[in-house]
Amino acid sequence: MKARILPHEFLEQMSGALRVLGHAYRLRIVEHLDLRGPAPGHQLLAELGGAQGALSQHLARLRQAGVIQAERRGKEVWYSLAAPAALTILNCMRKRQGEGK
Amino acid sequence: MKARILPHEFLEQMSGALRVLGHAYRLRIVEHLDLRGPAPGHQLLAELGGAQGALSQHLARLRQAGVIQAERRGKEVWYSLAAPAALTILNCMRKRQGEGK
DNA sequence: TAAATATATCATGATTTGATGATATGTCAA
DNA sequence: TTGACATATCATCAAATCATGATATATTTA
Repeated sequence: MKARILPHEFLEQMSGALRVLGHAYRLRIVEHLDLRGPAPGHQLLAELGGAQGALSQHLARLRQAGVIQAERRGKEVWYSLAAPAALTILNCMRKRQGEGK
Repeated sequence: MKARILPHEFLEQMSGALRVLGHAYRLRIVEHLDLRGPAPGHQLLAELGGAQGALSQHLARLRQAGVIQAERRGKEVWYSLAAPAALTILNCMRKRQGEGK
């Protein structure tokens, strides 16, 4: 595959997505959804800790960036991964971590 | 490969690196160094445009994050990619772009 | 040494981000 | 309808980021 220069608009989108992932707590959310599958907000809160309002805002940013999906079920809202690209990045990190880099 | 929960300190490092890549101009720098190989600052400036001071500061951030290397040769400073992880992310984006996602 | 080129740094202000605590909204069950 | 639970939003403030223009440093050449 020959790499061509990425279009400006696309680069803007992607840099936005990377910036959203550039936060330890949000990365932790993505990791959790990947390892344990979809989960409601209160479960994420119980496992990851922190303030409820903060979690909600982080989830909102991930949703706006298209990294996760949200679906209300009764009084819960279930979150799940929506962007394969985010997973690719996460797995890239896992590999580096495994190599001790 | 079984994915284990990433250590906190590592997650902090990685989120920092992602945040550094989360800027269109800096992504453009990384892309340029990948496509055309190492280059001195003034060449990057000529091709990418913008203010010289801004370029210098973006290069500094990329260097601090370990994404690029710098080496002085005479009055020039040559920059080159230093982080395979950054390339993996870039290639991941190229693939998505190619798929029109 | 002086000028020219290449790069780095600094000061400033505007904008964004992040954390916190409080409050509002939505949903279900008693 | 009231209360409990789950989630979202708001207000505020501190800190980080970003763009800009000016200035400083380093290196080579005249």
